[in-house]
Amino acid sequence: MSRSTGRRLGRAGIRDVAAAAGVSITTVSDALNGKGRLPDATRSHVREVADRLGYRPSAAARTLRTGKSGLIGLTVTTYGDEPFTFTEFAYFAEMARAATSAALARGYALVILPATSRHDVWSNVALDGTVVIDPADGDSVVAELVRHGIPVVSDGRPGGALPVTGWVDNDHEAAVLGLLDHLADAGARRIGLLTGTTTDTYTRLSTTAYLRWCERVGQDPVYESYPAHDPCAGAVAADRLLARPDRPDAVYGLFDPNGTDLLAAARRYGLRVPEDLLLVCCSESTGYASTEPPITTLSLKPRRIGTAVVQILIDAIEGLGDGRPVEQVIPTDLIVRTSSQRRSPRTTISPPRGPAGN
Amino acid sequence: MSRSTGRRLGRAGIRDVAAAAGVSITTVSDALNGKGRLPDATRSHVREVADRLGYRPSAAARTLRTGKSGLIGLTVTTYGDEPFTFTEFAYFAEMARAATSAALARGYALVILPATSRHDVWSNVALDGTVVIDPADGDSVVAELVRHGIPVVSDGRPGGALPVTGWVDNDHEAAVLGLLDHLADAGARRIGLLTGTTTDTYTRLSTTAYLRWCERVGQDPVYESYPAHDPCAGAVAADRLLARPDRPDAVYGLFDPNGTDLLAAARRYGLRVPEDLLLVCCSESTGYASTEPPITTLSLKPRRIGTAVVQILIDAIEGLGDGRPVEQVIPTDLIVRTSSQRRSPRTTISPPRGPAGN
DNA sequence: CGACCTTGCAGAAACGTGCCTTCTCGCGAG
DNA sequence: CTCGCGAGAAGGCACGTTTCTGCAAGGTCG
Repeated sequence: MSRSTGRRLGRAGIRDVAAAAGVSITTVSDALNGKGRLPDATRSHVREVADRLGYRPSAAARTLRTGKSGLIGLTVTTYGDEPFTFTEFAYFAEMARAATSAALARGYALVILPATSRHDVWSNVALDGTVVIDPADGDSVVAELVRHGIPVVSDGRPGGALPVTGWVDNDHEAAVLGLLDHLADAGARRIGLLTGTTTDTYTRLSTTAYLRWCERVGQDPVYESYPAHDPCAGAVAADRLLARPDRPDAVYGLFDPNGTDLLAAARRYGLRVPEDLLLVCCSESTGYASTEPPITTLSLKPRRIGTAVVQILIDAIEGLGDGRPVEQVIPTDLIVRTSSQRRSPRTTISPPRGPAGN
Repeated sequence: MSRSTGRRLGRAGIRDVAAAAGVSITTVSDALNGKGRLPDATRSHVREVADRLGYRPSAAARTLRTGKSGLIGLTVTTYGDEPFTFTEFAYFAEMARAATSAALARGYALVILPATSRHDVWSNVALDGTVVIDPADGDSVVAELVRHGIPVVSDGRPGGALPVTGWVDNDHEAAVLGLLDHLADAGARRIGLLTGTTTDTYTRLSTTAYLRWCERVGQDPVYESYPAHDPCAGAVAADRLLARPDRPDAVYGLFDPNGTDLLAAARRYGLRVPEDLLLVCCSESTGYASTEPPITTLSLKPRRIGTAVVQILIDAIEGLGDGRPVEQVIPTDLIVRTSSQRRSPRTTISPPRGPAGN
């Protein structure tokens, strides 16, 4: 039986289009891709025939031939294995959303991949590049990708001198120092920290900045650590922090849920916010605008980061930049709300809260 | 020059492994894929050589040959075009997360795709199947996918008699009826609805269920609609609803942010929750446990839905089910909190709230 | 002892593109 | 009349797998 005539099953291929249009395969390819030298008449004719047959080029064949798949990997490595933290922290959701939009705008799609280096999944998808969120020190997934020559851009400075294509990050140190100054200005005498046990650069840099600030102003550090991926542990750690004999009169929580955790803990101990306890946490959740009281948050601008990461990565894939690693710092944004407002001097003796509307 | 010896650039191919191991290409392929009849000695030898060379099979070539890519598309079509609502509603984040986990567990990866049928992206990726969240009536993206023979499983019943591979949904009608009964039991006399202007089945079914309930109990419907993808419009609609002359004494909001929107609107009008206004909204956000007061929510169990959708889709891809469409209904969960608690009969005249702890 | 089966492996044909090379044809200049 | 030239289009290889088919050697059985 003839190959070219009888499509036994499946979609139409470029051969069928060529046959139907009465031209060669080369002509079809050139016509559809805008290459070669063809009169407009031929071009439009081929396009029309292709449309009529419902022709869609095979992505697999094109990828095999060109070496470009148009796919970008997206992975979160730090916080545990199986269940991604996409939903846990609004940061990841925002960042992923921005990254997805930016990628699509340039014709790429994002593939969500596991933190663990499961060969059966990672090697089954042809990636042009990968975005890694919060890589750990000397991250093995990153190392393997780099070894195979796949461009990697990370959200957060990669530790362990990994030769990535680039990274985007906030100036966490400056952010924490500024935030602690803000709390001190608001009257805090002893500022506590709720931090994580993980080794990602965000946690590390923020914590050391806190310690340095303490040293500078001569305050003893007061902090509790917990595994950030475990929401229950966060509540427990918040409780521990407020139960200490050297209880702080202001707390900064590094992770998104810390705000509500600390607020709940404060209620349990009968502490009023902000009268007895000033509160700030790092979060992108708009919910903190409507808690009781509203909580001051530090925004890391995940949308800008997600966009920047993808732009850098695609530039590298398409060979637009020079070969050198791109490093980009995004400013943070402290959104001041009631929970960290300066105690008004007149309210030395704080009465029970008045009824309803403030 | 000889092809087989000089790897000019790029990674090692199966040919190189064959040459280095002193066997044929066939043997390498069989050894690595556990096929053919080979003694264990040969198998392990080939594996070792492959490891030594850092061999990774080309996903593109394998896809081209086998016709399976191991990729599943994930798309949200309803709520506008560009910026996905992944983050806006906790529902999507949860559902996507569950779907991702389920897919990875079975060796598939998820590709995030735009709602619009941008050819340059959709046709550039070889999909084994697609998950569509909340397809609109006669959704064009779904129609095109089905036309090309790609399995499609949707979250939400597809309208317009689209011949999809299957769908998973809640019994929205039962959920709404039960919830309205709950509000009526708590003393509501006139229940209002905050709904959307979109044509997805969730909005449509929920709204008609509300209208039917009103008819049954003989209440005039009181509702406001707004485009669900616009958060500001939601706040405005909430305000409109409470500003009406026939102001309801209980409201159900169909969308995630409605809870806080309604709460804020209630404050503006000096309405106490739940004394003057009972509140329920459909949300997966845990934040509603710690608002003031905590708000009763209807959970659609997105995790179970995401998992089910992926299982059905992969079963269809791998030819495990019979050919018939699979339809699966997931029960909902009404999480009752203070905002819809029965008014205690004794508190006819409600005093200003007491200080602090309840 | 020959027919037949089993084991262990190799050859080579696809899969559907993209692109490099070549071929043909018409036309104007020498 | 011939030669060069450029536009237009076709031929065919390569991308890296999977897998169908086949082939030789050795063992078994009537």
